[in-house]
Amino acid sequence: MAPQTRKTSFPKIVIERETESEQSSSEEEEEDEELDEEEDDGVFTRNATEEEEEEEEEAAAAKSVSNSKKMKEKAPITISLKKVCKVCKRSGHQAGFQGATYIDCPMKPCFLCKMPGHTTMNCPHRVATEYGVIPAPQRSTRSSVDYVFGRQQMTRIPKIKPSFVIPDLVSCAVIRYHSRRVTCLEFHPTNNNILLSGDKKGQLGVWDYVKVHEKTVYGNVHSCILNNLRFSPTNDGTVYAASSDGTISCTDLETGLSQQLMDLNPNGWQGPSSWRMLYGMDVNMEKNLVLIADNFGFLYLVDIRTKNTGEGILIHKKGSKVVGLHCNPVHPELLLSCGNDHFARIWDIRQLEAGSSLHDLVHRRVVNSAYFSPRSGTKILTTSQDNRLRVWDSIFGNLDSPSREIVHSHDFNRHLTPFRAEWDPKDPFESLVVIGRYISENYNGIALHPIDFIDVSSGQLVAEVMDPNIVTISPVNKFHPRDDVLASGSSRSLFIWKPKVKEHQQEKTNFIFCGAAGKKGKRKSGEDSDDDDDESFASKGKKSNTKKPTRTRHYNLKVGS
DNA sequence: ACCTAATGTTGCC
DNA sequence: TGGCAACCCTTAGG
Repeated sequence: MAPQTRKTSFPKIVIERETESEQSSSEEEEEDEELDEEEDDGVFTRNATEEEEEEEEEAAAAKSVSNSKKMKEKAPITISLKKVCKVCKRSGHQAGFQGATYIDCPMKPCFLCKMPGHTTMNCPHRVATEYGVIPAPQRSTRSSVDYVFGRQQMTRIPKIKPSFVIPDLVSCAVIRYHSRRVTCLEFHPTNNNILLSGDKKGQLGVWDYVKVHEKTVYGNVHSCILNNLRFSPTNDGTVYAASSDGTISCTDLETGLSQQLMDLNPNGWQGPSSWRMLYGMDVNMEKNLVLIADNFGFLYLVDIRTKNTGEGILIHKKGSKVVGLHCNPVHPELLLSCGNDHFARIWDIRQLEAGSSLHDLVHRRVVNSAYFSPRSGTKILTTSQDNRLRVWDSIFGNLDSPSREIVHSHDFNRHLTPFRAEWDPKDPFESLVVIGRYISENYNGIALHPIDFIDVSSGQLVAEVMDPNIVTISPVNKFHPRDDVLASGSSRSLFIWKPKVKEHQQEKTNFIFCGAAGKKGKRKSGEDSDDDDDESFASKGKKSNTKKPTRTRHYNLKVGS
């Protein structure tokens, strides 16, 4: 497949000048600059040093100011855009896609590991996610039961790979009923085929992904972004949702009837400095509490039965957003919080007050999520905007520094829901984690953003899931609590990935994926034309059967190659 | 195939 | 603390 450049030509542009306008927009200024440069375009063949180029640009910019005054009355003009790197705005190189391969700007630090001196193209962390990671010692913090279980498994399988982690075939169901990007996902605690989803608009989706067309969207629960979903520990027919509208809702999944458990903005909009938004949320079954945190650094404990809300407790930097809360699954008194003050913190909820955290886990950037491990509750996994996953192997051990840091591409982007690495609750070793990948990979000529399965005890990329039809980034992912199923939220769509029944044994080094999950065809513009947007499991996908033969692609695992 | 709107948050000064 | 610029791999729709 011949590589193609996205921009094949740099067009001549005609600018109609506003004769009266005093102000010059930034675009115009840039164009002025380009205009000046055009003059020496023909002789711009020497190898200018960096500084020379900078001087030249400054001079051009200075000239452009006077020119824009002089030429205010002139109209229209024709200019040509010279090839300039869109990242650093310098000439001589270009960043961007060439075909399905993204070329980094060489003037910037590596987009993956953030270190200077190389680009993602030759970043060692891109070659192998385990680069620089010292694997956990085998003794680790496993209980004796897990150890025995592990030994049994070890005789058969050399590595920690639950059966579906490297599926021979994966089928996918896709649905799109959200009108804005998906922000959170939650599997039903008892009903195996129900997936809940929240979106940026505040809508709550309920989807039975086996009966693909059974779906409901509750649009009147919240008025803006739904940040977290959690089932009631006592009634699995009701779900709590935390929203940036400042309320916690308690919704009956059957009826869609919703009650308010809390409202932090009872007096309505009084300006942005007082409007409170709710982010991190978790439920503590033992104490019958909903724990909720806001965008000013405060935590609230809400009694589920009495709806009694205590005083807010400052648990993160004043005025900072607390994006994640997690109650320890084994030790009910332990709470983990994280926020955009670059900290994750461990608390004892019996003695909560500002500054009384048991431990502060420092990060270099915002912490998108922090979770205790799902079975033993002794490990901690965090996702930080510095493109690193961090693992602490034991909350009872030394917490001064993480046990491992795994470089992984999950940058912040204003258009994307922040990435959160999620544990596999079924993994007895508590080492399998799923997280979507930001940077793309060229898969047979298509730029795709896979969903990564990472063994956090070694840092190894165990598997990557992608579909040639799904070209969007999948920042939201959740393992099913019991089944070999993964749910993903990608833009406004939801995906269910599950292994197909094996027809024949495949080679272990190949990850084979059966595509045809998404639709590439044109969609109707109406966002609510729902049934048309559904697609059943790939094996039933009509599109792929009628128009083209079912696409089956073989992808080599990108591990250690 | 190209263009553009929608969209906030982070980090730095 | 407030203000402000930057933000590189977005996505959908026209």
